[in-house]
Amino acid sequence: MNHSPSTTSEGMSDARPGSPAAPQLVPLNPVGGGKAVPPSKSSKKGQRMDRSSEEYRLRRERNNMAVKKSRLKSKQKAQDTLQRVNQLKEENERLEAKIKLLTKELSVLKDLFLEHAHNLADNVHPEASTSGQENAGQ
Amino acid sequence: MNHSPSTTSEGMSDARPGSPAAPQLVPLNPVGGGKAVPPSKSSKKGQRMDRSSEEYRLRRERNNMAVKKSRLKSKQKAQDTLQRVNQLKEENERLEAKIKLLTKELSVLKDLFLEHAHNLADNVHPEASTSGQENAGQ
DNA sequence: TTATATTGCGCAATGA
DNA sequence: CTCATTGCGCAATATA
Repeated sequence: MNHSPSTTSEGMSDARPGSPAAPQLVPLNPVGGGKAVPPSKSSKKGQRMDRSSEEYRLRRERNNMAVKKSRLKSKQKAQDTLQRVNQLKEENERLEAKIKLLTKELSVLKDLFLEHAHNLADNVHPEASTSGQENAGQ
Repeated sequence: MNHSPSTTSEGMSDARPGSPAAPQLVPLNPVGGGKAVPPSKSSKKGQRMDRSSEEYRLRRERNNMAVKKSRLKSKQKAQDTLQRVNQLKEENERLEAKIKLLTKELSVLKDLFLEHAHNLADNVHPEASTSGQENAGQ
């Protein structure tokens, strides 16, 4: 997890497709404000290169591509997750329904058992006692 | 599929309320290139306003706030969704387990019934012929 | 070290 | 008009 210092960001503008006016912009090279480079060589590290530099533009373009790709991927993932939620919700309902059914079935069977048990306990022979109340013994 | 029009670069401005020594950058106002404004009023629509304008800076700052807020919200929502997935997955497992249990119980009861039916059909009196099944309550 | 992937941030267009 | 969203580029980091 990273965090970039808030003191080092600068915004950008862009050109919107659909806007008439062409964004004609300036080259603009100095960025940070002319900070000092670390006590090192004057290679090209830590150095604010020209915005016109071929190197720079190339890297920027590549990064922009990468960013786009990354964000697309991110969005896709989010969507997948959302889809997964719906899927799971459906499954959930299905399972709940099944449970309801099974519970009902079980209930019925148990009732039958109980009834039977009562009949036996009451010394009643298996004749016909489906849904009637307890038989009036005596 | 490459994009070539990457000639769209522009300077930026920066104004951190709270950050001392802000890298004051170029104002950059002439964006239209000196072209004429569309045949309309001289309002401020379609017009690139001055980056130094108080109005402008104020609006920018507000928008930046809004953007930050919106993105934060978005991220949170995504996280919530992810959490929801896990929650649903757990629930699903729970339900599946319950179904398994109920199914088993039902199976047992049904077996008992079948056996009993056989006994009756075979003219066997209800005494003791099945296994000593017990059921787990729940 | 270099190249790509992520992430925070500002800008501007657009939606509400 | 104000605020919310969204696409995009930049730069700092994080990974490879």
